[in-house]
Amino acid sequence: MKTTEMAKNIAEPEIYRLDEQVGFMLRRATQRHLAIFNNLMPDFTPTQFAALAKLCELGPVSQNELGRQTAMDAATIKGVIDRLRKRGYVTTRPDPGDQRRIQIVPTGDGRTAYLERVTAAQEITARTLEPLSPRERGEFLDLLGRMT
Amino acid sequence: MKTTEMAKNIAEPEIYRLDEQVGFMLRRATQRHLAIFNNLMPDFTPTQFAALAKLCELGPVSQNELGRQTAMDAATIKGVIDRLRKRGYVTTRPDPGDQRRIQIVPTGDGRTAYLERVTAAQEITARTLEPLSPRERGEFLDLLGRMT
DNA sequence: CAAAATCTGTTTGTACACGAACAAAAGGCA
DNA sequence: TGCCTTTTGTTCGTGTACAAACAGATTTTG
Repeated sequence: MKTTEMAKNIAEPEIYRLDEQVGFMLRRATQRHLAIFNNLMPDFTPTQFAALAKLCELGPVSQNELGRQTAMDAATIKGVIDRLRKRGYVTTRPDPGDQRRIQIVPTGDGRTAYLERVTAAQEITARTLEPLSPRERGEFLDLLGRMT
Repeated sequence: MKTTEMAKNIAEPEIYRLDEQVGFMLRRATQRHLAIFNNLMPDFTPTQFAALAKLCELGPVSQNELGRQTAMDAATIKGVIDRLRKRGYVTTRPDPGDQRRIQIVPTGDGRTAYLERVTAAQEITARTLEPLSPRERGEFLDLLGRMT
């Protein structure tokens, strides 16, 4: 930061430093998080767990609605649900009131798997935020939440 | 936040809220960033531009080394380089001193394309950080940088 | 020097992620 | 009521991401 300021004073020609761009830093932070996630919950991907968690929270929903709630587009949520269904964590059934819709329902296995992993999920968040002090964690989450 | 505190006072059973987990928030922030990137630089993906930028910064490097510098593993950087080469932005040649290595070299087109897009790249960073005040931007980048 | 360990680039397989195009169903409106 | 628009789920194509396994080259070490 000091060197940057000094450089600006002598009219440096605005060098582009990849390592200082938000996008790159977001990607790196995400990579680290994914590694932590994969260690602590090897049998689920973050998206799969997100979908299962939201589903257990909301109860039966349509596929696209679940996608919206978990920030996945229609094509993505389809694949995620397909894999969760193949593994027996969710079932699908036609919506009685709307023939376009498919209701997604968590199975008993699905609910159990979710509940068994809530602690691990919280630990994942904790470890990801570990490099920051408790005060900074709140700040970071606040700022990050406003970047949406 | 107030309701959370109140809930904790009556010993609420530690509900898991997807929307408050770092991983989910990182994903959402990244999604927004990617949308901005795609608007302002439609002809490059973030990874492709990152590789080209680092390459122009470093000069000729081996493929794996470029991957390391841009936080991509060997399999990923290979695909990125393949696509950049197919589009004529980089060339490859054998490393004279090490027969395992491939040197990646930016072409004239590659350097030009990079230089023409630096401004857009900076604008992408600016727009991504737009929701935050100038003070907060520095704070956020600092905290984000420490999450690696 | 020779065997062991490491590094380089490649391939395969799985899993997001999203744009685009599509058909069937539902909803709005004239 | 009938047309028009929107919504829902699906499929296709492209592009990350990363683990795992591999062959060939290089380096380390005994």
